[in-house]
Amino acid sequence: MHPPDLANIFRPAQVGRASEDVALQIEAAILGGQLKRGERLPSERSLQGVFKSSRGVIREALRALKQKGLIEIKKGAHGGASVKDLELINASEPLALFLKQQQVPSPYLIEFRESIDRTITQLATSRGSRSDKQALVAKTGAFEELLRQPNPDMKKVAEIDREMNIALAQMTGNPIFEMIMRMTQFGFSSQDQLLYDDPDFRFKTAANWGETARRIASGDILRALSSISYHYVLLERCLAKREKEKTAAAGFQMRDATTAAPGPTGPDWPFPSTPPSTDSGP
Amino acid sequence: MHPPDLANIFRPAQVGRASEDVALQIEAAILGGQLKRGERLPSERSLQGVFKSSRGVIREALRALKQKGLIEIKKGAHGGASVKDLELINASEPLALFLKQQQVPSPYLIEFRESIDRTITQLATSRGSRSDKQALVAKTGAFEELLRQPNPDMKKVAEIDREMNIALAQMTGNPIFEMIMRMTQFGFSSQDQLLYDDPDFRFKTAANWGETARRIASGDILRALSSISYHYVLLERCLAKREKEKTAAAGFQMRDATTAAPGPTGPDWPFPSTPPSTDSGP
DNA sequence: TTGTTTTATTTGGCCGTACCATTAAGGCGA
DNA sequence: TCGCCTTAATGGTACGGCCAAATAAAACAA
Repeated sequence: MHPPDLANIFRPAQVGRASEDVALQIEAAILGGQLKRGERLPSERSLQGVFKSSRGVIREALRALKQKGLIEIKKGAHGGASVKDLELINASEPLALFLKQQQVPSPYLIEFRESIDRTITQLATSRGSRSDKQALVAKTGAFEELLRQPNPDMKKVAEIDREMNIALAQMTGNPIFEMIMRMTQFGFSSQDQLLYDDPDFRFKTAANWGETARRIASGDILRALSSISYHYVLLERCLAKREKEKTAAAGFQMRDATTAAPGPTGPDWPFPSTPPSTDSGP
Repeated sequence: MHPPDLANIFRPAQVGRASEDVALQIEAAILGGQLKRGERLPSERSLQGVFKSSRGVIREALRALKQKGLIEIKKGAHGGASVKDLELINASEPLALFLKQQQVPSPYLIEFRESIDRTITQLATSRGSRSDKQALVAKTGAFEELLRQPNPDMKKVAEIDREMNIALAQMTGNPIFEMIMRMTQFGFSSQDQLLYDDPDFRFKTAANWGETARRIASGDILRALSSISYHYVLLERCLAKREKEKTAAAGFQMRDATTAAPGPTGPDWPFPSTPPSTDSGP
């Protein structure tokens, strides 16, 4: 039999906010499981028939879903929209935007990261497998080796640091911690880079990583936590040093950020004055 | 002089993905501070002149920005798009979507929440002001009172529970914890509701809240942590009881969720077969 | 003068057609 | 069999039009 009358789950879009209506219906179909991962949606031109709406409405709805990360869109024959696996980067980008606009000052981010790191360290120490722990120790060894080079590849340094953090989070066995850790990696600005850029802190940080890994491997939770804390002591010292080198003192506010626009020379209006007279623009 | 040639920050949109280009340019103008909070963008018809693109392109770009929560759009004269304050709900909704699609099982969420709660409790105990602590104690008292009523307003119960959690997070002085707490409130499914729905657990949970608040107020961190843990003991018992009442045993997988579509009767295809022949649809 | 109603205009929302660029599939020839 | 070419499907863009809502301005009544 041909595909049953399951088109009933889609009704013609309401007027008023048709594109939102369409987007919500498709989103519900995806989250409800009617549309599975990788499955392809009909073409825009077909969908106008389904939703009894114009192609512009369909396109706006698909654009919103794409922005949400629910679908991906390919051009050409047999292209079109297909259900995508949500990726963490899509999910956490709005959050990073939020933090940026709210101008959350670094100390708050650092405190949060430290608290998460401590929790992760505890769980990883008690739950991580023996092989995972050994792999982490080996990685810190290679890491220290890399930083001993005369001209370390800073991109690779950052990558390994990131990998170690995520490996640690994975050892907790709880994917949420891995998620949060990944968020902190690309969402929150990673001040850790400063530690590796500065030769005064580079080796200390790498050595601290090794010590932390060994203590985790030996199951010594308390000393592992102590190592983690030392990482953030180093980070604070590094930031303080940088702050001293700059004379710029920027004040931060979380709530009353309305008047905290830093630049005194804000451009008045980035748009030219183009008042069109006719309906369809110039 | 009229607004200087600051229109230069906006260049005509590239072809290929013009709407994305437009969206990125406007987003950059917002994050860069050229467009401040509450400021109004020109009308769609004006913007087509600025970006040298069609109105459809502009509309798709604005739709994406609206989805991101960066702008809000109003109809009518002097309506149009205006720069919005990002709200946490917009920022964390994609994350909640992500968790939903990945089908993260409850135990992971609960473990995460407990770890965050413990951290927050420590910080709130050591940093919260005397008045904040007393207010929290007072609130728990009113909360217990409310639950003693014969027919407690469950909506109000949920609201107060949420308020207490957020108040606790605010007492840390770190807005990130408040953010995470708010995320857990509407992002992760709040299993706490189950505790209040079940009469067996309702009073215990409320009493535990009061005990926790008093211990925080007295500065007894260790006992406060103990109370927090007890909350989650209660939650686990409650969930276990519910599980026993249901015979349905659903297996969970985090990574290999591709074949984990629960329903055996998945609809084949929610769309009707409408292959159009002409260009502009039916 | 003040408050209310009407009118005009702006502006987003929606529709429909047309054309282009890209892409994959199928056919065709070497 | 392999590689090239044609072809059809499909998203991307443009243009023009109409409607409904929402606001500001004007007209009007008290």
